[in-house]
Amino acid sequence: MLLRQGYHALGIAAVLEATKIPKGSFYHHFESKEDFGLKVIDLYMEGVHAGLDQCLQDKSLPPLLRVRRFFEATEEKYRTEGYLGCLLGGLGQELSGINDAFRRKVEHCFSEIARRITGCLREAVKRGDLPKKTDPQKMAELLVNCWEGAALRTRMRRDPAPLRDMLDFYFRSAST
Amino acid sequence: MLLRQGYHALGIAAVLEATKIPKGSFYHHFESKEDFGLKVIDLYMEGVHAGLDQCLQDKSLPPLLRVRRFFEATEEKYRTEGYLGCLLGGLGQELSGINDAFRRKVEHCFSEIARRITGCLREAVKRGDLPKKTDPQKMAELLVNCWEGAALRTRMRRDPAPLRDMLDFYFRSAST
DNA sequence: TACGAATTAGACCGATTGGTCTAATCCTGC
DNA sequence: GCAGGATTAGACCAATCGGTCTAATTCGTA
Repeated sequence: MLLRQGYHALGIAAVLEATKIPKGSFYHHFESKEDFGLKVIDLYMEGVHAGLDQCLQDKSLPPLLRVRRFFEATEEKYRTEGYLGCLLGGLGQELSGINDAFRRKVEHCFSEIARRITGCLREAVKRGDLPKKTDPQKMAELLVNCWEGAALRTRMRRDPAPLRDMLDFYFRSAST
Repeated sequence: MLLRQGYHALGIAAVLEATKIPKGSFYHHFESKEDFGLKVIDLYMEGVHAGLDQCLQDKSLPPLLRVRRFFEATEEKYRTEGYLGCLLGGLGQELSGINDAFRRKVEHCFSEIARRITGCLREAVKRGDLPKKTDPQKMAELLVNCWEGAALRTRMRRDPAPLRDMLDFYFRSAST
């Protein structure tokens, strides 16, 4: 609901109605709507890290392909949600101008994802799958950022093409 | 104000206070808050198109460099605003899930920007600055999308580095 | 079984929101 | 200079929001 409607457009009442949870319970477990939103991000990130675990540690694949598989799996997840893009991008854009807790949290999530991808790219450089002069960290940040842009466009168009085109371009370019 | 606070967090009252315009005037000129927001996007796009006019038609520069100059000028504009990213990305993310008028409008703006850049890239292919096999439209869409992602990250970090790294990567990769 | 803590339940609240309304005022063309 | 539409002015409104409160109930443990 937070992904589809965004933070402000999603009322607590709608969450309670959808989950059949009374207001007393909600405010017993969550300090506030902000606390709720931040914890939804935590939950979202559990899924992201599970996906990273699964893909990036698959030693049967070369490291570069592992990274690609992660994003392809993410695209598949987007599909099941109706191509609404990424929750981090959505909440980050909406709230980072008025709420530093969200801004920091989202930035931290991005940098964590990039950090894990950096490791895989470093391995790819070592194997010679990426040019020796490649800066793994910069390339990982770049991938995450461009992915988010493609995800935004996907949200506008309800169409996965921007995600695919972006991955094609990135992996073709990175390895030369 | 829309860029910093987003659509929902920005109240009409705050706009009226900041501009010293009474509510009667506002609702005489705008049908609703939605109408207001859509017209702010129109105004924003006037600036974007002015920038495109200025950069993309500068025949003293090779076409690829003209495109790059446009984005560098855009980065400079972001700087004056405190690195809050792009209004299209902000409103697009926040509203596209609940308001089709905004979703279509923002998507239209993106595709218009990409369309104009496509022309410049086509010229670059013709001159041999880009490989013959390059698909100018795909490359233009890609550039716009990745730019938006970098702009989002810039908003999270209040730092222009993601924009610069993205441009560096794109123009280095595109021309090979 | 009994007792205290955790949780549920939802009526209720003040604040704020986008939007309306009517009267006053301004501006323009005759 | 006057007639009449355009615009200004801001008090006002219903609806909705996040959040509080207290009483009832459930749960875990001794």
